[in-house]
Amino acid sequence: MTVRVRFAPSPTGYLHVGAARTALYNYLFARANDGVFILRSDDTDTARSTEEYQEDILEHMEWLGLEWDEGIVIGGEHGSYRQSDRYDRYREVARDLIESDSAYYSFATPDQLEQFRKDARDAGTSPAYDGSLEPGYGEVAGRVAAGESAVIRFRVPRPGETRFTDIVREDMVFDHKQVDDFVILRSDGSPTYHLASTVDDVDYGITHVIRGEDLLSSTPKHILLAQAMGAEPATYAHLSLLMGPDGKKLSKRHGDTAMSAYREMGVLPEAINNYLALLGWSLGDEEDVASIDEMISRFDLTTVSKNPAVFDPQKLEWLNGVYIRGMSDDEFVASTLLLVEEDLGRTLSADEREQFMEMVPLIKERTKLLPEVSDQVRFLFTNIDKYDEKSWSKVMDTPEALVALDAALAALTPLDEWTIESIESALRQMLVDTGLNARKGFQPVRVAISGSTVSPPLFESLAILGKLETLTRISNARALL
RNA sequence: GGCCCCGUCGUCUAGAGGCCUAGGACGCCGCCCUCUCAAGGCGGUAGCGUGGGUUCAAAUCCCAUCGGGGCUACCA
Repeated sequence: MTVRVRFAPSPTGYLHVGAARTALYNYLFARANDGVFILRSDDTDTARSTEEYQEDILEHMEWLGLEWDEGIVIGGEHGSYRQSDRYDRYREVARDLIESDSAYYSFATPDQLEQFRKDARDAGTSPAYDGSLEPGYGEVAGRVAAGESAVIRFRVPRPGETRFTDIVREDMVFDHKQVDDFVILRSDGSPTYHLASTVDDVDYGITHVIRGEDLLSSTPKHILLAQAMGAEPATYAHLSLLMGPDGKKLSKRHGDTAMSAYREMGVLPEAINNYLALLGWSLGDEEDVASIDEMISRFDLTTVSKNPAVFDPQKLEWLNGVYIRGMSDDEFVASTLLLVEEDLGRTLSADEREQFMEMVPLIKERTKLLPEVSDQVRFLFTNIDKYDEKSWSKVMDTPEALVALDAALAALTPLDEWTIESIESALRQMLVDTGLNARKGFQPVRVAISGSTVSPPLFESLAILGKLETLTRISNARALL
């Protein structure tokens, strides 16, 4: 049987990193098993769902490269894959369930329900509603016909229990005392998540449901529902939740949870995929870096960790650096040129672009987040109108600075050939002549041309900057001493 | 409160009775390299929540306990 899995976010928020991890695991599982990966929109919460969130989810799924084989946008044999288009189907199932007595009209009011739960809590028993507040069979038809507001609830068999084997949690048992007669159709005729999601899983032939652990306790409902529909329930796999540094479910108060935020801060999709995969799963050997293809070839749901995982932005950044260093120069330029231009507020001329390309090998290995590139190359394309204060006071307010700048000027001015080699030998000779060590001799030059004590390698920077500009900047700084 | 899940370095994890004086990765610290910052190399720091068992032997099995988390809606 072909493996069919789905990622079914509800568009009530942007794509969350935790959801992205769930999507990734579904994707890896599908690809590892030559299965089908489906993207569905569980948008039964009409009050909170928006098209904007839907777009955000789609955009970032594409950005991550998590291509789906069937689903929203691209379609498939099951229609639009949006639950909001399938209300008729859900109502039909609800009717069938009433017909087969697996569900019933419920007239219990919110107040009654609340009292029921409060009593149960006080008594120390299960607060799951068991249908005990409902009228006898005889009354129901009349009250429904009279137009009385009612929801449709699933009739959970009592006594009873539901057992299933979760791929990551293994054997699970839930006593039906703990499972309430849950609402499947609201009084306004709309389906709840439990109904819509399960009907879709059944109709779409989903074989494995891989989702967050927050749905673990709801699983008996979904299994019972599927069985009542006469279907074979899917196999379930519940992934642990992503936590913030405080050990609580990852949320906005821990910082960025939107995928878009990571994209904007310059994280590569390869890096976040790799990182997210590591959160709950390990490659098995002593390596943490793996391409999506390597992950696919090694992915095994049964080895996924049960433990909740704390999201660690530092490790993500490290991984991002690894991937950035692994880019070709062309790829690097392609993904950073725009950022540099945005930072400058103008486009680069052909010559400047040439300078940028020369600088690429030097800055690539110093970059963890894409936008940092702007900081590293800005000095090439703008005049130094202000020097970094700390840098200035640290190296320029010293007696050696004057000596160094004068000597550098004298050493560089006569150079006919302006290459990395000629610059280096001239400056090294300058060190010998002045008796300054490399640090004392070079740092003032660095600050003079870049404005900071931190810059790409000096000789290369001077070479790329050009002779005229270099001499001008050194003179300018010299004048300020 | 009820039910469920989880518990190895700060963090992510390897570990499925002897291979563990617990391995790797990130972080952190130090050293090396070195024109700064990175990168890289080398080394170091730090952990089996606790208490009982079972066993010749337990991080691995059992019980208890403690701790953390999730669910408990006409949200998903």
